[in-house]
Parts: sequence; C-alpha cells; structure tokens
Amino acid sequence: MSKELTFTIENILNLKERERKHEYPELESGREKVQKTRDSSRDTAKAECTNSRSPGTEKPEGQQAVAESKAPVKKKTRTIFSKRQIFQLEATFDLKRYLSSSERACLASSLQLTETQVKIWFQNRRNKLKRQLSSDLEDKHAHVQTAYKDTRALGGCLLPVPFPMAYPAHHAAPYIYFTHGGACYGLVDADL
Amino acid sequence: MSKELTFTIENILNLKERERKHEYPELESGREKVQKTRDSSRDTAKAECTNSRSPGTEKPEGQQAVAESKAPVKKKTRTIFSKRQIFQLEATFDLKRYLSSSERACLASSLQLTETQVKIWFQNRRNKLKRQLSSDLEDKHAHVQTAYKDTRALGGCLLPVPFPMAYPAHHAAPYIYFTHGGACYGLVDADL
DNA sequence: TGAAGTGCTCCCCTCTTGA
DNA sequence: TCAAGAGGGGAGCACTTCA
Repeated sequence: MSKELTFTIENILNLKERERKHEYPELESGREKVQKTRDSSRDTAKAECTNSRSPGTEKPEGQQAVAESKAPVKKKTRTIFSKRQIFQLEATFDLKRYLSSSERACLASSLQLTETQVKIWFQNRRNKLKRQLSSDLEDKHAHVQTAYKDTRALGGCLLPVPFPMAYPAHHAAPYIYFTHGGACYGLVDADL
Repeated sequence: MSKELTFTIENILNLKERERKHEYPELESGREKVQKTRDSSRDTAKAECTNSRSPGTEKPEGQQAVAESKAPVKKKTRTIFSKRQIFQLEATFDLKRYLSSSERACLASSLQLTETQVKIWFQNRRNKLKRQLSSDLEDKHAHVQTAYKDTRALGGCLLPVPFPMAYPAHHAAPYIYFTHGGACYGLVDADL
C-alpha cells in the first residue's frame, strides 16, 4: 500500500522520522518511543528506505542514489554509503552487534542516515558475519577455534559473551543491569 | 483462522509449546529460541490461550476452567489462577516488570502455566499498574511523590531506575552488561 | 475483576532482488 | 556486492470482551 506514493510523500515521511527521534527523550531509558505515534510508522519506515533523504537541505555526502526526479517508474535505487559512514558503522558493529533505539538514533544522525538505514545495515551486517562464520567453519572443517581467530568476527573483547551474535537489541540494557544468565531465578516458591 | 479447531488440536498445540521450551537450551544466553521453528508458532500461542493445558497428565492445580469436553460452542472460558500462582507472579513482578523469554519459560514451568499465560499476565499486570499510577495521580493532583509512596508500584528497590515501567523484555540483558544510559557513545568519528 | 481477544507497531531473521 | 524488499515470527501497548 502507498507504494506509488513513495516519492511524492517522502518529504513528509522524512519529517516524521525526524520528529519521532526527538519526541520523548525522557523515555530513553525504558522502551524508547514505542507506540507513541499510532500512525503508520511502519509504512513510514518501509517507504523511507526506498530513496533516502532526498528532500533537499543537507544531502548525505555519500549517497549517489539516482535522483529520479519525478518519474514514477520506481526503479530500485541502491544507496551507496560513503567510506566515512561505512567506517563508523563498522566500528560500531565491532563494539556491538545490536543497537538500542537511542544508539541507533544517535548513530543515524551523526552519519546523516535514517534510522531505518542504520537498522537495515546492522541487519545485513549480522547476516554477512553469520555467513562468513559458517563458511569459515565449512572451509576448514575445524573446531570452534577457527571462529576465535578473528577477534572481530566474534564481537571483539568488548562483548562479554563468546557467542557470535552476542546480544540482540532486545537484550541491550540501557543501564548497568544484572540478571541471572538465563538461569532460573528461583525466588518465591512459597506455598500459599 | 483455525479458531474452530482450538479444542480439537489443542493437545498438539500444547505439545508444541512444550517442545519449543526445551528446544535450544544452549542459546539461552543470546536471543533465546528465536526463529528456530518456522511453523505457526504465533497461532500456536494464540490458540493455547483459549483453554489452557487441558491435555491430561498434570492438570494445573489452580485452573478451574470449564472442562467443556467436546462442545464446539467455543465459550470464552476464563482461567482462574491459584493463589500460589498469583503470589509467585506478583512476587516476580515486584522484581521486574518484564521477563526475558528464559525467565518466562522458567516461571511458566514452575507454575505449570503456559508461557503465553505468563506473558499475558505480565502484560495485563503492567497495564493495571499503569492505570493505578495514573489514577493515583489524578486523585491527589499531587506530584510525583505520590507514586513513590508505594515502593511496589514503582518496581521496588531492585529496579535500578525510577521509572514506573522500568525495562521491557527488550532491554533485559542476560548477563551483566553495560551501555551508556541512552546517551550517545560518541566513538569513532574519524574523518576518512 | 481480570484472563484473553483484537489490532497495530517495532525489531529480528531468512531469503531474494537488482542497480 | 550489498542496500533494500518481502514474508513471517516474537513481543509490547491500548482497548475491549465476557465469564
């Protein structure tokens, strides 16, 4: 739905994304900015991906996406990120495999990308890493050590667990936070 | 869809849920048991709620849900949790407002409830708390202190943030974990 | 009253597409 | 090659329903 309108309303969509970013800064510590706008933010997200940030003003440096002035041909334009953008994305990926929404927003604005672009980049990057890891394992028919050879592949020293994909955003706590490592926290078993 | 089949296939559905619980215990630390079964686990979850765990063997103590042997009338049966179940749920809720999937699985099995029931209970409980808090504020036209009167309402001393809803499951870290409190971690801003 | 239903959003994953 | 599309799952929230 609304796919034909992608190019015509993308200014609005972009504005909406910018709005969303700064709407409830005080909720940053909890689940951030969820359900605050009941409008079609999902479609927004999908639509904004199609052609990134063309609406004038500061055009992102590294995106040589075709201008596609007004033709409703809807060619699939492929954004090319700049070296600086990629570098920063990779560096962030080295630190963590998943971003919280506030981190994503911050990174996006610092790179002049949309949050969706950052999100998708991380998604694709995770996928790539996974493929690399599995092909590594296949190639060498080796044990887990193979994967450990590349610190970066496993998340580097900053990630507290030796698990390739480490934490999804769902597990990124906004503060120092403690739980019991997936084990059952056998509290309260009182027999009432 | 498949609503008419709820009672006939609920054995299967229940089995599926049990399966799912113990399928990939080794992944407990990361994103737990995600995408491992590509089958209709969502419908499973929905269906299993309709009448909980009737398939013989250990029937949960506290559920006086109508047996409804074979009548396809599909009355909306309302499960009544036992005192012990409610006590433990409340106690857990005191500790944290959101459960990770492993915590949920653990709690569910210890209470002999389905994971969906635990999930929904927490959802409803959060909603109730929210309503209580807002009505408190309305009643007294008071300042935030009102909310602070009830330690429990705010999540008790175990929650590291003074925010009513604290963390959603999405932010429950499986280990000790550190991020920068929603702030921008301004690493890598190299100009390539 | 409260467990469960409905509807919508968001994020994640897998696989695929096409510039 | 890789950003983005498509499709499907999980979880959350608001609001509603009805034993």
